[in-house]
Amino acid sequence: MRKYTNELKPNEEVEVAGWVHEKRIHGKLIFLVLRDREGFVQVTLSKKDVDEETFKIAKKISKESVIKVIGIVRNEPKAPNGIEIVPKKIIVLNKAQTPLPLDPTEKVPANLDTRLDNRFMDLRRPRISAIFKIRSKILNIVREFFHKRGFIEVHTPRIIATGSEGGTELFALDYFGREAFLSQSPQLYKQMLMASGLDKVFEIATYFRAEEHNTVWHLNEITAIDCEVAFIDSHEDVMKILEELVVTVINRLNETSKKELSILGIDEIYVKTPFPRISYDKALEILNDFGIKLKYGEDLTTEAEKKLYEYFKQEGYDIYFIKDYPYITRPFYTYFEGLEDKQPEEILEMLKENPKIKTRSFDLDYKGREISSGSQRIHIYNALVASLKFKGLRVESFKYYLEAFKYGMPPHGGFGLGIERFLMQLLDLKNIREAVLFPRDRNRLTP
RNA sequence: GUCCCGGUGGUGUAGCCCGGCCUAUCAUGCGGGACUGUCAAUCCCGCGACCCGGGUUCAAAUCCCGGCCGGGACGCCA
Repeated sequence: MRKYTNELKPNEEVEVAGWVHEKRIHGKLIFLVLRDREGFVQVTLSKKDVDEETFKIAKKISKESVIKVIGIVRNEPKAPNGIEIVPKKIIVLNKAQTPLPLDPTEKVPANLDTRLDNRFMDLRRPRISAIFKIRSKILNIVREFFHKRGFIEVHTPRIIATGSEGGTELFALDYFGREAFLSQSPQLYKQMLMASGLDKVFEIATYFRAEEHNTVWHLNEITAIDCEVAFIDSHEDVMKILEELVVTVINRLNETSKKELSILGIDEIYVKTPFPRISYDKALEILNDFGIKLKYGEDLTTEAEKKLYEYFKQEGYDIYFIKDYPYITRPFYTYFEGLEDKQPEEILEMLKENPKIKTRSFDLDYKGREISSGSQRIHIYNALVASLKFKGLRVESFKYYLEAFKYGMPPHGGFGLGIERFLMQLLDLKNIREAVLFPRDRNRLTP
């Protein structure tokens, strides 16, 4: 049976397989460093204790070729991990061409673009694969978290007829002669499920955004963790779940991903709880003290978000909530105060009079960048219709969605958390593309 | 989408401002050779590059224009 390099014990005969990471030839002595998913092991060939054929294979083999080694593990203080393999047989499973498109040993750095063009090889670097091992672990922790709390995992459609918030940022496609779009959020569907009695749902899925942004912080294909809960009292209930989720992920990573974190130079991910919660109004005050003047009703700028992080950092916080945003900065489905028991015209009138009315909404910022946003949603049909109208959206396009609000929709709310953004802030990655195996951005469609 | 910066061997770079001595630097890599304890092995020999198109000039890697591609900032968002 094949073993990984971290499972080897002295004095046993083993079979290991992997890539030739390094080759050092000293005349009658050759060292091969074999790399597999879990680490490295040195294969030592002394001309006097291996047969000529094996020695010749080792001497000829090109770097990054795939080999299988059968041999005896022995203790050797002079070997990198204190052990080495003396091979009985080396089988070349597939040899690698030369030269290599980049250097997996990281002696010579490579630009991100070169790395992404040759992502399969970039991922051979332990530092890079560690990111994706952590990503996988996060998804596992998240699923466990939600299941433990009675959430049901769902999948909503990727192909949709209308956008959830407008039309501009959608990728259009041809659906048997009809226009359709790729989903940019599960928003409308997860809300409809609140009328289904499933009660608490979550979804981990990929979404598509056709924005032509070009930053280290945006992708055109993203993966998000979404949740929606019925029978909440306010957005505070949702914030509580989100906070618990984030804290659970961080704590469990610290426990279970020590090896990967240390490869990335992280001793322990730090999180101070409880997460502070400040209102939009309070954020504006703080920013004013920092000399950043924002108009009431304006969303926080990048500069403002950075300053706010400086403020919280002084208090020792990396993660914090900003809540109760004014209505005009938020999507149409966001709950605002005073919307109950009114006719659509009355509500529309109310919004027109005060478009900066407080909503039950929040963003979660991590090290100065937004990783999640959520809210209590409007569950009252009349208010939803008024809100759509106020935002200039066509009520008919939302017919199928609005139906769900007519026959018993409980109060509800939820959030969306961007996995790539979370991972990026968690691991201090400089570019969000580092957090995706094969990123899709404005110019990149391959590999 | 707007603005700023960039594109040199397989990879990462020096040279560009101030055009000529660039037959282009250094490292790594690759090919060959020497070497029995390396761990970025060492030593010797060799290989390999100026993004594309146009212009200026006696002369362009170097200056100008356009394109494509890349890096970053902003807007917007997860």
